[in-house]
Amino acid sequence: MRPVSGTVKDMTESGARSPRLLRRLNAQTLLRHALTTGDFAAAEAMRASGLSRATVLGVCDELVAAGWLEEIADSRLGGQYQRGRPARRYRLREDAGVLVGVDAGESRFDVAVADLRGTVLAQRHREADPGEVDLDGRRDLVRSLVEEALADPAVQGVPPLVTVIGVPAPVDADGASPEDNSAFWSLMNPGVDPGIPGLVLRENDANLAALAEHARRPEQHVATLLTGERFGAGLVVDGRLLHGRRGGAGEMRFLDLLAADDPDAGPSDGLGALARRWARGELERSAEPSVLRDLDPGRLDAPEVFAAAAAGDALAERIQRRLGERLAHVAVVLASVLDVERIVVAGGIAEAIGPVLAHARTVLEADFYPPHPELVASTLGRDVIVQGALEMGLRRIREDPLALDPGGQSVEVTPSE
Amino acid sequence: MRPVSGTVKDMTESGARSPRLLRRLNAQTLLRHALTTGDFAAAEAMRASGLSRATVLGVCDELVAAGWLEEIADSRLGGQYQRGRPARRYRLREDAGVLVGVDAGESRFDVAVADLRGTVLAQRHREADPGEVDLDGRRDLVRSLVEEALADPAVQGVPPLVTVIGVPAPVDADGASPEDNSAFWSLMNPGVDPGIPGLVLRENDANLAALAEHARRPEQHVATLLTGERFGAGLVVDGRLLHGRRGGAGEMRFLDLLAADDPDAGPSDGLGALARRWARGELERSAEPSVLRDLDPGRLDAPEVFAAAAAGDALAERIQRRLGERLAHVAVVLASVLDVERIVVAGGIAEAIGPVLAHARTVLEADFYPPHPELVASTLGRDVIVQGALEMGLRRIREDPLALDPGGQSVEVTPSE
DNA sequence: GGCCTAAATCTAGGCTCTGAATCAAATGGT
DNA sequence: ACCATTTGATTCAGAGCCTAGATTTAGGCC
Repeated sequence: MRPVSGTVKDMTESGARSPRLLRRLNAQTLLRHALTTGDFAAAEAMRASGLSRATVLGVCDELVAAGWLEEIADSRLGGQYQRGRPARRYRLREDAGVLVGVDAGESRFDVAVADLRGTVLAQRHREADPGEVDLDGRRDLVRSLVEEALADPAVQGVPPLVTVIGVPAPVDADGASPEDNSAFWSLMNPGVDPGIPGLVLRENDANLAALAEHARRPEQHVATLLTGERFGAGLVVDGRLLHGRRGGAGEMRFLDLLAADDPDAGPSDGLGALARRWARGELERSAEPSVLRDLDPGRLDAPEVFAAAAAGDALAERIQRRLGERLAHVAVVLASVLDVERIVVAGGIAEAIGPVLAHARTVLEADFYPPHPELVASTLGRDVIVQGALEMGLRRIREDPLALDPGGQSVEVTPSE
Repeated sequence: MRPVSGTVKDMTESGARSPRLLRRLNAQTLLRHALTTGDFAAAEAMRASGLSRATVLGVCDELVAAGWLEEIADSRLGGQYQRGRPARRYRLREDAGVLVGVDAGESRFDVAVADLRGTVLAQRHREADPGEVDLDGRRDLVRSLVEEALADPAVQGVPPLVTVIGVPAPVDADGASPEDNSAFWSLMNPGVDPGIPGLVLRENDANLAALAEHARRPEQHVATLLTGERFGAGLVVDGRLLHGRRGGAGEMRFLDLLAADDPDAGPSDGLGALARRWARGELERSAEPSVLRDLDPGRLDAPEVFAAAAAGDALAERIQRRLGERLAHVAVVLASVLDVERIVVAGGIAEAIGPVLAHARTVLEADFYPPHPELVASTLGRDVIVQGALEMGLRRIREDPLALDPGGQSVEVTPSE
């Protein structure tokens, strides 16, 4: 099957018609069904699509020829009733393609390869000193890590259809990041294809985290705070990820307003950074006794503060409360501007954030009118960005699968005609 | 033509097929073209749709039979070239239907009737004492005002296809408003069809203002602050109006955070209300001389304050600066959470808001990092909500015109089959 | 009236879908 | 082993819709 150029969406919107428009719509419907369910019999597809048997089988034949589906000989599986002629069953081909999700953090690099259903097949991780790796170095690092993950035996050499790279910088609709003074963003987002085959997309890391959290409760409106050293939010409202003009939706510059009086806190500081800086600041400025004084100040970090607070240390408890207060304020802003019902704290710090969330809830209830957003910690751990990247790849594929060529099956388009 | 139930979108998304799906898609394309251009020749539609002449004419015949289009005898108009057989031209029927936009404010009621191109044909206005009109009273008032406007000779008895009612309350996807303690919202949004024929939709007034402003610069991301006595924002990000869980997106409850220390200001106070309350508060608490003292305190309002400031009154100038500061803070929050590039101040106060905007820009540049959002006053005046309501109606019609029955042509569906 | 041009109309042909009729493959009972 | 039953696949006629090309038509111009 020669791929038809352009997407169905393009065609219906521009109004340009192709003789195969209807066929294409039907193929898309059935392929989406396959992407969701994995395998199916014709009768099931007839019910789901409203098409006649003849049409379903015809379309499936084409999808088989195109490399998307395969017919499974072992029909009548799953212990359904056993009478009558066995149904023909079709299945998404395992070797049609894989998805790659990348978390290209400031110092942590994570890659996961998943099949078209979203099941993770292989993972790779690497750390790099941010000061030592330049723009090309980061690009090479991502490419080599992806290549390694794709070479994993579990991937079986299946080529990637879509690769999504999460970067700690705003990303606009074209995949580019705005200029910033420090050139940090352009360092984080090279903005050029790193030589990975297939479709390569870039997206802000907090946005990917938001997609991962949204996938767990697709009906909810949710803000996902990716925090640790930095603070960024991914916003899913009315079922869509918000980007804004320069991809900067979810930036926390407004924290300037709340933190203007705070010598230790900047607007882009995450809860982890704040815990450390507030603790150091208080220890320096007062002589108040605290178990934190026994620790190496260079290693003083959020987990130590939380542990000390749990042990009853007054100074640490105070810092924990300040963190909760700040989080509550962020929650109020997001909930009132966007009417999100759920706010998820994600990132490395999420595991330990429980007590801070608890205090933030108290602040919400004491100081602000309801309705209050639900404040929860992400359960996806450090994988949240990679998971979100895979989710974005899945969405992209489901949206318009026929725009992509399934693995190895891509046919050269003859220049003539 | 018997109307087909359901929308094309439904069908393509659910996968259910009708034998007329393709025809319907084409009809939709051509009808959208007609809604945008008004009248057109077949050749033009062929270019725009990519369809063959035979198809275009066939579809147009059906649209004529359905009551959407009419063929104009006077073809070859507009002074185009005169050679060859004259083209058949089609035009949107003036009597296919009208749009109704309603601003059902707390005390002001405005109605505009427009044709399908958005040209306003008739308007009506009425004031009502909010304390005297209950829920049924408001509903009746809206209905009678709409009926009056529809009875205007300029409307020529054309029936309304879509009526959009703007209310000062959050409105969720189903047209309902959440419960609130004061029952103010449910008073403002009766939530039941007021007996107006055709499709009746409800939407938050600030959201409608945002649609009106967005229509002027469709490519921009924009927040529209509807202010005066109250403060509400309509947010258009990534080309879409945001609603959130309960339709509460754009609520300004976060102003609690900024105004917590201010005895005179509440979070839902608009710039008009603030100007008055701050002025009264300052006049009471100090003996500072001011021309505002000469005015009747009961009538002291934003325009008087701005006029006094323009005349050099120090107290009034201070209040104007405080207003600008508050506005700047709101702008920072919206710009950083949503990355909107433009913030429009709309509502009755917009005409006089210039000096406040000027100071707000100064504050933005002095206290916050760029990029700064563009701060402008709406030029649509008090009509902004009605305009937005018409815009929403237009969007709805363009989105799926075939879901509506053009004026008077609606055919009863026989119960059989 | 005859010519020119551009559009409408007519005609043939090809896709694609549906639905009915027919065929095929499995099971279970005898 | 054989056959009835059940369920799905296959085939085929028919209809809807689109395109492309040939033909006709409408109006202006000479």
